[in-house]
Amino acid sequence: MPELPEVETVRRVLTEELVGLDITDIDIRYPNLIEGDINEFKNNIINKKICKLDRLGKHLIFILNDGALLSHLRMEGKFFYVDNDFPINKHIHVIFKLSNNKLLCYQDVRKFGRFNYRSLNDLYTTPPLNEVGVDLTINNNYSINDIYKKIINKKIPIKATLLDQSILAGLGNIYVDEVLYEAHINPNRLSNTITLEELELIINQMKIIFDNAILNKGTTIKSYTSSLGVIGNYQNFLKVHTKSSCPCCKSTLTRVKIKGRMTYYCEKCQR
DNA sequence: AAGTTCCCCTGTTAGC
DNA sequence: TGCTAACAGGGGAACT
Repeated sequence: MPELPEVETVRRVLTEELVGLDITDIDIRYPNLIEGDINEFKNNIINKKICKLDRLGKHLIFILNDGALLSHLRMEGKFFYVDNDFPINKHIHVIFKLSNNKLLCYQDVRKFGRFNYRSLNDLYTTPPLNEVGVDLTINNNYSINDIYKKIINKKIPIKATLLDQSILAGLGNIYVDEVLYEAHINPNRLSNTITLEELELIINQMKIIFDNAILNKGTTIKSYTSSLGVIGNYQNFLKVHTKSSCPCCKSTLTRVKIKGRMTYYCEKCQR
């Protein structure tokens, strides 16, 4: 499931492949992936140039010469940059035709992904991007006190708060377990019991883990064999998620559901 | 108002 | 062996 490091990896690969190309046509085979009116979406995108790829949290942002195409990969969204005779399988739901006669195919087995068009003026002041909290890999000017204010009144587990993208952006179910493990904090701890020092610990670990995961091109679990070649390596560095014993004290890891998500943690090492 | 549950989806796996 | 049911999960809507 793409989290911040995986989306950043995709952004870097697509930057190499797509910048400078025009989108000449779009074939939308599963319209539910498009937010808003399909024809408006097409009209806004077709015949635009891809100038740049940005990212905020898990949102991928195609900056066009006029407007922006937003893509959220959710669980299984993937982009394939391929020749125009590429075999279109049943999981490819959107096909962008490009000015160099190649294709950008969007494949999404579970169809959870979403596309959006925003004008450049509205990009960061309207949904979905205006809802996104601090992205630690982009913004160095955040106020830790402002973040703390958002969590200190919450009576939900700290893991659930960290998955809330409107506070800190980018964590998904894999990396949140890793961050809390490194910070020695039990994921069940209610957010209003977290101290400012512990929040600093969490933020520092988020930065370290995001940076390392991006260096390793993200995590590839569940045999994602993408022909795009974006196969990450960070799964080899995971310490608790999908693991059975604590790498530090060797005791058996606890597995519980928090916010409906499978959670791995060490009762001894995480307090 | 904050917190919880449901729903969208389909490939994989567990269970009978 | 073959079928069905449960499971996985990001995020938003609906509900409590």
